[in-house]
Parts: sequence; C-alpha cells; structure tokens
Amino acid sequence: MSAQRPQSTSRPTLRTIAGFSGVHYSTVSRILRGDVQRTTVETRERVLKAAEELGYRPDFAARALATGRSQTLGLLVPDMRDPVFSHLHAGVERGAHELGYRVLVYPIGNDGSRFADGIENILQRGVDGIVDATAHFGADADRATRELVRNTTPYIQANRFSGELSRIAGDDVLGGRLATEHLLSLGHRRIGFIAGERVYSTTSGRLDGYREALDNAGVPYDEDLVFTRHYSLSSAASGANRLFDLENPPTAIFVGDDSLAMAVIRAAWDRGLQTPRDLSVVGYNNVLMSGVFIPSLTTIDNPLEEIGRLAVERLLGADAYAHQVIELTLPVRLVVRESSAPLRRNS
Amino acid sequence: MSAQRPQSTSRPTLRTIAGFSGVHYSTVSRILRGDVQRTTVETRERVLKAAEELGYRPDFAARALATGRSQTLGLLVPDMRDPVFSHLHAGVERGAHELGYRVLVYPIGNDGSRFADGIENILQRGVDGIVDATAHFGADADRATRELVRNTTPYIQANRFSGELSRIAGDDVLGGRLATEHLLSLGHRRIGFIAGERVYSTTSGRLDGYREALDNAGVPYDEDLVFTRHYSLSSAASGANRLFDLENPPTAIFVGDDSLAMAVIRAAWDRGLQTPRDLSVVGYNNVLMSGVFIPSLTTIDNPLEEIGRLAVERLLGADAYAHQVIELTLPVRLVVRESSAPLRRNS
DNA sequence: TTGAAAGCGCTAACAT
DNA sequence: ATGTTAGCGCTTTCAA
Repeated sequence: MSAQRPQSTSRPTLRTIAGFSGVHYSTVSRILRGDVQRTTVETRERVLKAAEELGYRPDFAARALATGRSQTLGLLVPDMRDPVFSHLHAGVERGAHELGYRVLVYPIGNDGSRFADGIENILQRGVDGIVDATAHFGADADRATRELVRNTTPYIQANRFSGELSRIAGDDVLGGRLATEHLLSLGHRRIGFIAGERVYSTTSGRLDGYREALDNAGVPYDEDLVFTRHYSLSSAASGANRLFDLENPPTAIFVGDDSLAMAVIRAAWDRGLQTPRDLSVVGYNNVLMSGVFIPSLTTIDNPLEEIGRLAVERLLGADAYAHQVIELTLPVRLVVRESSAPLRRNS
Repeated sequence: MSAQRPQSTSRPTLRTIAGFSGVHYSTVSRILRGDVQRTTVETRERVLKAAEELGYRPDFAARALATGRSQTLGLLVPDMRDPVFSHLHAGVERGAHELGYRVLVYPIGNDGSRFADGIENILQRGVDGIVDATAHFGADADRATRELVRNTTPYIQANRFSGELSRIAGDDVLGGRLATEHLLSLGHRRIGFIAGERVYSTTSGRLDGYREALDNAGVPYDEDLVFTRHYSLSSAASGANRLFDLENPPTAIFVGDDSLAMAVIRAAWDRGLQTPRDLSVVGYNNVLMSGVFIPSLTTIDNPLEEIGRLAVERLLGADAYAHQVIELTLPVRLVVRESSAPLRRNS
C-alpha cells in the first residue's frame, strides 16, 4: 500500500531509512537504539515507521565491528551427543538467550583434537565470553592456552575444571560420598567405582567422595575395584567385565555417569547378572533417560542446566565477576530409583 | 627475543603488520589471504614473519562486513537434548567444519515458540546458510517465513520437511514399511503405531509406510491402534497405556522414535508387560543408546549424521544446488535386536 | 534535538 | 608487485 517503494535489490540500511524520513542516518541510529533522551516524538515516529515499512534489520557484522562486541559466546564441549553436554548446553543457551546472546558450539571431540582449532576460531570471532566444559588436568599446552584465553576474553569453566581459573560445577565430592553412602547403607561392602579418566575433575572429585565414604564406614579402599579409563560406553562395559572377573567381585558399583551406568548394567545383563538383584548400580547426573531405563537409575542429580545458566550469568550478567577468579560449587542430591537394592546376604 | 615490541595494548591489525614489515597494509591483506600470484617471495616472507611474531589474527566481524559473508550457518532444531537432533547436529558440524564454517544452533523449543525469534536473529546475523530441522505442516505463518527466508539465504530442510522447499531426509515411508513388515513376519497382526504429531513429515511418512505394509499383508488398518500426539516421552507412555487398555490390545508396537520406544517399553514394563515376551517393539533412528537399552532396540537406522553432513554440503559445498529445489531421500535399513520377537500364540 | 564526520578492520577494484 | 582508495553499515564524539 505504501506509495514509495525502496530498491528491493538489497536490504535497507540506516541511510535508506534516513532518506525516507528526511533525517540524518546518525539520528536514525540513535532512535533505533532507543536513545529516547535526545529525539523528538515526531521524528521518532517517522523514523520508526519508515524502518518498519522497509523491514529494516540491523547488520550484525557492522555493529560488531563498530562496538567491538559480538553478542556471541562460545561453548567448548567434547561432544554434544553426550547427554551431559546437551543438558549443559540447554542451560547455557537459556542464560544466553535471556541476555540477548547467541551460542556458538565448539565440539572439540572426546580426544580434544579440535581444541586448538576451536580456541583459534573463538579468538578470531571475538566472542564476548567462553564457557568451557572440556577442562582436564595435566595437559600443559591446553592449560597454558586456557590461561592465555582467560586474559583475553571472559572465561569460565563449567562442570569440569582445572587450574586456577574461574569455574562453576556441582559438588562432585559430595555426590561421590552420597552415592557410596547410599550403597553402604544398603549393606554393600564390595563397592566398585567406574568412571572416565582421572584427569577430569568430575572423575577425581567423585572418586574422592567414594573414598571418603568408605573411610568413614571403615571399609578398606581396594584399588582393584576402581576402573577409570576412557570416558566411553565401551570402556565402561569392559571395566564392568573386569570387576566381574575379580575373585571377589563387587556387589555394587558406583558409576560416575548415567550413560556409563547404563552400559555397566547392560554389561552385567549380558553376563546374566540382573540389576539390582545381583548388582546394585548408582549413576551420576540424572539425565533424562535415567528414569526411563529398565531398571531406572538411582543417581546423583547434578544440576547441569543450572550450571550452564549460572556460568553465563557470571560471565556476562549484571553481577559479572569482572576479573576475579570465582569458584562456585552447587549442591547435588541423591535420587533413589530401581537400580540399587539391599545386599542379598545369601548370594 | 624480538627486538621490537608491538603495543601490547590491543590486538594487531593489518596496519600493525604493515608498519613492521614496511609495506602497505593492502599488500599484507593480499599475502595473508594467500594471493600468491602477485607478491614477491621476499616481501611475503617478511610479512608472514611479522604476522607470526605479532600473533596476528584476522578480525572476523571486519571481514564479514567487507565480504558480506559470515562463514557461519544456522541450525534450527527443537531441542538439542533430544538425541535425534544432537546426532543431526554432529553431522552438520562435521560438514561445516570441513568447509570452514561454524554452526550457530537455534533451539526453538518443542512447541516452536522461539522460531520467529530465531529466524529474525538468523537474518540479522547474515548467516550463509540455514539447515532447518523444525519443519511441520500446517503452520501457515511458519510456512510463509520459511519460503521468505529461502529467498534470502540458502536454505535446506533436514530430516523433517514441509512444502516446496529443498530438503534431505531419510526414507520415512520405507522405514515405516520395513519396521512393520518385520513385525508382520514375526506373526504379529495387532500392531500399534505411536509417534509424534502427524504434522511432521517423519510421523506421516512412517505412518504411510506402516499402512502400506499392513495393506500388502491384508491386515486391516485400525485407527484405534494409532496414537500420534505430542512428540514427548510422557505422551508416548500414555499412548502405550491407551493401547494396552484396548479390548483387543496390540501384541507389537512400531514407535516412530527410539526415545519414545524406550518410554513405551518402560510403560509396558510398569504394567507387567515384558518386552519382547509380551510385547514386541520397533523403534526408529538407531540412536546411540538403543543398543544399550534393555532390551536393546530393534529399530530403523536413519542416517541422521549423514543427513546433516549432506545438507551442509548441498548448501555450501562445491556442488551447491544454487537456487533450485532439491529433494534428496536417503535409504534406511532395519536393525534387528532384542525388542522384537515372534508372536506367542498361546498368550 | 539533530547533523557532521571519523573510524572499527578488512576487502577489492583500480592505479601505478 | 605494490600502493591508493573507496567503501561495507554501524556507533559515537563533537559541533551546531
């Protein structure tokens, strides 16, 4: 219906709008950014109407170049197909969306092979913040990189952490203790532990909690019952089989991750061991499927989404921590379901 | 070790490098972009060395503004916590990485509530391509938007599709037929169907295949055995219960998604029905956990990662389809595992 | 309250 | 082979 038609060739810019409303394009910029202070109601209406009619859309790259901020944050994860990281991502996404940011996901692989590439790209893109869920101890090169990055861009570790860098995570030690105490309270004394590599804070923290609980109960720690290899389904299964082959096999296993716990239960099943009849299992994280699996998983509820959301908030929100190192630990709780049961003395 | 130290204040630009190597910054630009044709070996080495020493990193926003391309593509999905979409994402990510692109994920929610917001942002960011896994029939507003977008930015639908837009997906009809034929071959005649809303091409295609198979076998189609509500675990469970309550309940159910299939098996279990003894179940997609679940899932292998990768290739690769509409359908295959078994006549 | 103008860092066409 | 120059579309300081 509008009499004048803009050049439908390319998208309208501030100048296009300026032309249509008879003001300078810098004025248009002011108005469109909501600088209500210094504009007349009339011109504002005129400009807004023109922008509307022309279907104006700010150019992201131009704004980023002019302001130096990209309204984007980077999320480093090993692999999004792992429910742990898709849950974490959901929280990050929610937090980012609330603050008007978008999330660029960098899956660096479970072996971390694309870590350097991801960091390089993150730096080029000038993201406004980094949430890192890939931390592990020991890899000096990575460590150095993380610290370097931290001085360039707001940076926070989520769920996994390492070094003197900001982080937010669930209380892994508490979780490990709760899980193990639960199994102890059911009468189990031969309790196995299966998880990923110990270079991950998640593994080492949960293992610490496991040992604490054993100590408190006066149950001797037996390294034979502890299997911490790769963080993968197949590794968990072979770990389970190794424990089953023991002369004095465990009657219960605490597994540091729900998916791995399912793999362990499956491996037991494949050897004729039913859970929880012949083997009690406690998982970790309380992912979506843990309530659907048969048997449903007794597990530790790790607030992954909350961790993700809070990480973003601390990184970019009003109470951003600026340049101090923060270390936030969230409580976790035990969720009792079907996969754990009292020890059968007559086994 | 280098004698001259740059201003460590802000990151080096082309001009910084130019200053250090005594050439014009446009020359630096040429060299850094690999324009080997028109540069001396000497200057090139000098410039490259300076860039290296200064730790130069191209500014992404500036390049995007100058070239009009963002090296970014947008992926629209309902929810990344659903394994279907994280698998699809893995493929998209791989394809994008191969071509030097990054992926911006837009989770619009299972109700699609953030669709408009996502599209708006995608347009502002000027992504170089859109992979859309959220298509559904019937929503006119969305349909219009999709078509509009298609004329602005390279666009392709993946897995789910709707309308006269480019798409790449598995052969849902074939999958539905294979799944149902498998159950028929096991002697089942009362075969239920549970999936998400029929507005999804995935649901309707698989339902078509299901009907085809029944027709071919001379088994009458019974609408009472078909439950297509929300695409969610809880809806699948209540659908299962509704079928179990039937006067003449099914002995087998074809479920249009693995996660939902697990929920169905779980619901059956909660009513004392064991799979596959009392109920055979076939899932769809062959996600990671379907081999771990107890019983492991007989399912249709839907090449989600391949779909994602090919979508990107068609969108941005060498043989990009430019502006024609492409419709690519990938074959699927049946994977027989534990959740399906011959009908027990004496039930 | 509005206009003018510089500049963000880069690309690319043109000139030398 | 290299330098010059004009933008890309926006923000922002300074004048008017």
